[in-house]
Amino acid sequence: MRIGELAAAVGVSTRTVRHYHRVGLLPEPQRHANGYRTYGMRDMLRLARARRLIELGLTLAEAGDVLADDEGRELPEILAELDADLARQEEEIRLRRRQLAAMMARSREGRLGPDDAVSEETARLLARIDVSIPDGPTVRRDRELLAMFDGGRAGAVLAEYHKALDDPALAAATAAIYARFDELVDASPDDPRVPALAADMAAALGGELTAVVEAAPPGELDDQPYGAALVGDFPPAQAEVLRTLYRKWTSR
Amino acid sequence: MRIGELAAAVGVSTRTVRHYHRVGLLPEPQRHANGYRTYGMRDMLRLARARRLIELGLTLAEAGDVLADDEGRELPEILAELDADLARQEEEIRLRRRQLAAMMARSREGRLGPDDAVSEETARLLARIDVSIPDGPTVRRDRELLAMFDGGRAGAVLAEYHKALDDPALAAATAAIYARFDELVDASPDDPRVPALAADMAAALGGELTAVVEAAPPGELDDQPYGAALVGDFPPAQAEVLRTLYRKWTSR
DNA sequence: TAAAACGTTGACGCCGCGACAAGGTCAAGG
DNA sequence: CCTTGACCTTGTCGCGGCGTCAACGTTTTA
Repeated sequence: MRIGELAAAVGVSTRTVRHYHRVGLLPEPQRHANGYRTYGMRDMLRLARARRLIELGLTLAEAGDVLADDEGRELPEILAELDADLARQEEEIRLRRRQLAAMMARSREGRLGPDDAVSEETARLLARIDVSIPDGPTVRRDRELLAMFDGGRAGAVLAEYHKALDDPALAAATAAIYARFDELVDASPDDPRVPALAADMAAALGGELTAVVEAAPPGELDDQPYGAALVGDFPPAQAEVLRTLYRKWTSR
Repeated sequence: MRIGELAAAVGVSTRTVRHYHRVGLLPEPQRHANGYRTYGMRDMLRLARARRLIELGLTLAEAGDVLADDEGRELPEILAELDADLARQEEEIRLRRRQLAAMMARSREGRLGPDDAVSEETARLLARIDVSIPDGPTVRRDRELLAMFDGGRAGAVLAEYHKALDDPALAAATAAIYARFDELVDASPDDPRVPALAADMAAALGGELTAVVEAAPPGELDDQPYGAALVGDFPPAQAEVLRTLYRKWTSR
C-alpha cells in the first residue's frame, strides 16, 4: 500500500498520515526503492485505532500513549478526564446558547445594540431604565456603564437602581436629575446649576453611591484610579458636578 | 488610564489588549509623552463590548465587524450562524459522551483494549464473537479488521456475521474453520490442507464473501488494491488459502 | 511523448493569545 | 544617590492539527 491508498482506506488525508509520522504517532514505514512509503495491514490497523481515539477527542499525544502502552493501561483515566472536560464544554455551550436565544429574541422584537450582549439580569434592568427614564445622552452613558460592568462587578448598583425604579416618586426624581444633568452639556463649570445639582444628586443617589464608592479614599476625583478617565469623558460642567459630588461623598 | 488599569478593569491581560490593537479590533489610543498608551472611558467601553461578544463565541474579526457597523447591522446573522454552530458542537459532544460512557462501562466490567473505541453496533458484534468463537490468532485479527472498518464501510459484513452466529450449527462451523486456519500458521504453502480449507471456506462463508468482494475484478489477489498488503500480513500457507479463495470467488 | 496523477520534503498559515526576551520609565525606600 | 520593584515598550516563538501552497521526482495513462 502506498500512502494515498492507506489514507483513503482509513478516511484521512495523506498530509495527516505524514503529520502523524512527524509527531511520532505512527512509525515511519519501510520505503520502496523509489522512496515511496510502503504500508502493510499493521500500519493500517494502528492508524485506524489512532483515528478512533482522536475522533473521541484525545489529543495526538494521548492517542500515542494509549497505543504505546500495551493494552491501554492509562486509558480509563484519560477517558474520565476527557468526559469531565466534555461535560464542562457542554455546560458552557448551553449557557452561551441561552444567552444567544435571549439576544435573538430581543433582536426579533426590537432593535439590538452592542450592549445587548449582556446577562439576563442586567438586560432586565436596562429594559426597565429604557421605559422609566426618558432618553438622553447621560442615561445612555449610564446604560453603557452598567453593561460594561456586567458580570458581578457591580451587582450592588443593580439592586439600588432597581429600588430607585420600584418607587414611582423615586423614579421621577431620578429622571429629573438625568434631565438636569443633560442640560449642563454646554454649560460653563462655573454655572450656578452645578453645585445645586451636585447637592440634589448626593441626596437622591445615596444608596447607589454607597455601593459604588464604598471605600472611596479622600482627595480629588481626578486623582483616583479611574477618576481622570471618568471625568475626561464629560463636558466641563458635568465633570465639575462629578468632582463636587465626589468631594461631598468623601467628606461625608 | 494606562494599559494595566484598563486590562484589570475589564478583566483581561495587557497582552490581550495589545493583541487587539495589532489585529485592529481596538484602535491604538493616544500615547503619553513617555510612550505609554493612555486610555479613556470610550476605549474601556469598546473593549468591554468586544469582550462580551468574544466570550459569546464570536471571533475577533466578527466582533470587530459588529462593533464597526454602526449599531449591529449584521449581528443577527452572525448570531444565528453562531447558534447553529454551537448546536452542532453540542450534538457532537453528546454523541462522543455516549460513546465514552459505553467505553467506561466496559472498562469497569472487564478489560478495555484499543479496539473498544468502536461504535455500539460493532461492539455488540465483537462481544458476540468473543463468546461464540474460541480465541485464536485469526479470530483476533478478524476482530481487529472489523473494528478497523467500523463506521459504515462494512455494514453488510456485520449483518452476515450476525447471521452466522445466530444459528448454532453455523457458529460451530465458523469456529471450526477458524481453528483449521490457525493450524496452518507454520505450514508450508504446499500443504494439502490448504486447498481443502479454501474449498470449505468458500462454501461456508458465501454470504460474507459476497458482501466483501461484491465487485471483485479478476486476477490474482496480490494484484488487487489492498490484496498484497492483506496477504503480506499472513504466513505462507494462510496466504495461499486466501489466494485460492479469491480465485474461487472471481471464477464463480 | 506528453500529461495526469501519484509520491517526496519543506515552509507558512490559522486562532487567540501565553510566555519569554531585552529593554525603558517611574515612584518609593535605604 | 542608588537600588529595587512594578510598571510600560516592541518583538518573537509556541501551541494543535493539520490545510495549503511550492518545487520537485516517479509512475501510469491517453
